[in-house]
Amino acid sequence: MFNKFEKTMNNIKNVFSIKDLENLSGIKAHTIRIWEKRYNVLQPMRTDTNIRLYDLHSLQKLLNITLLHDYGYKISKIATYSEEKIPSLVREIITTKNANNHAISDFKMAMMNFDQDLFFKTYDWLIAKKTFKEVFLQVFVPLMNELGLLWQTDTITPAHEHFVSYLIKQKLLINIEQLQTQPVQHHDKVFVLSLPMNEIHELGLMYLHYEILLQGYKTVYLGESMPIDNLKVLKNNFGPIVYITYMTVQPDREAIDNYVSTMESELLGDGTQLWFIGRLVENIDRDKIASETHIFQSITELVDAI
DNA sequence: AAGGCCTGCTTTGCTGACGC
DNA sequence: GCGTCAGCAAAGCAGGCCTT
Repeated sequence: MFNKFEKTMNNIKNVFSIKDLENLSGIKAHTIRIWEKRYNVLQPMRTDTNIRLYDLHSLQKLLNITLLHDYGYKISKIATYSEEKIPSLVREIITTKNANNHAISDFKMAMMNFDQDLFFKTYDWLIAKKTFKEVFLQVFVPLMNELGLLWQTDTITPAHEHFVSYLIKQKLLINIEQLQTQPVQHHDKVFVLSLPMNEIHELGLMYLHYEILLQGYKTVYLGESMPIDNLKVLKNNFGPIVYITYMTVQPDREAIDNYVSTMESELLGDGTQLWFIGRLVENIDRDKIASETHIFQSITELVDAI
């Protein structure tokens, strides 16, 4: 229908295909057509070859309808509501039970429209009723997972993803900075956080930084793409170190065991521990790792181990 | 030729009302 | 309580058109 360039331009101009709406709302394209035919819920524009095109307002309406629909409202009933009734009903309905989903919808809208104000407004609304920890784990993590899928299906561009992840980083940094003004409570170990070479997915690592500071430990945050021999230097400065490495897309599946064993031979000793987390750790051969090496399946699992 | 989207028609699954 | 029935919603299928 569109080539990749046209698709990108369309999504930046906020013109969406029926497939985009399916990906963003979770409602099947087939069902969207049926709803249109039976109840006229959305009135898309058409190309000269009769393909449906939707604007941002249609997307917003569909996301609202999806929330009501999930909540048990029949589509036939929703269709009778006026244009203003739907959003006001959505506002009425949102309780703590589905606040998360509603916030995710709003963050998606903010992203598609590059709307910073909506992002901040939604964040403020969430943070008024939840802790930062809850917001991150219940809203930001699922949101970022969804964005990965939306990127894979060509529904959003890297620009959209970067826009949102930068704003999330900003919120993380504010919270981290607040904690860094507090005195260190525990001195039995120091946490060194970094990403492996060529790895740039930093949000998870930053969140761990926040959690570790929250527990009152000293941290050294090194961030993305850190060579192993650079990590070694830290051993001159600090006592027992826990090196945390977050692996999202690097190192490659074939190289990962080698990477882990190199870290073990370069860094272990003097009470040092190596903690690995991230999507790729499932590829690590657990039979080969040292007793000072620990692998975590989830953020919460690692936080419990601090 | 293949894949995506369009439409119209059919089938399946669910729910709620009714009568017993 | 429970079986039947009607109506609604979603999914499935077929055939055609358009683009790559």
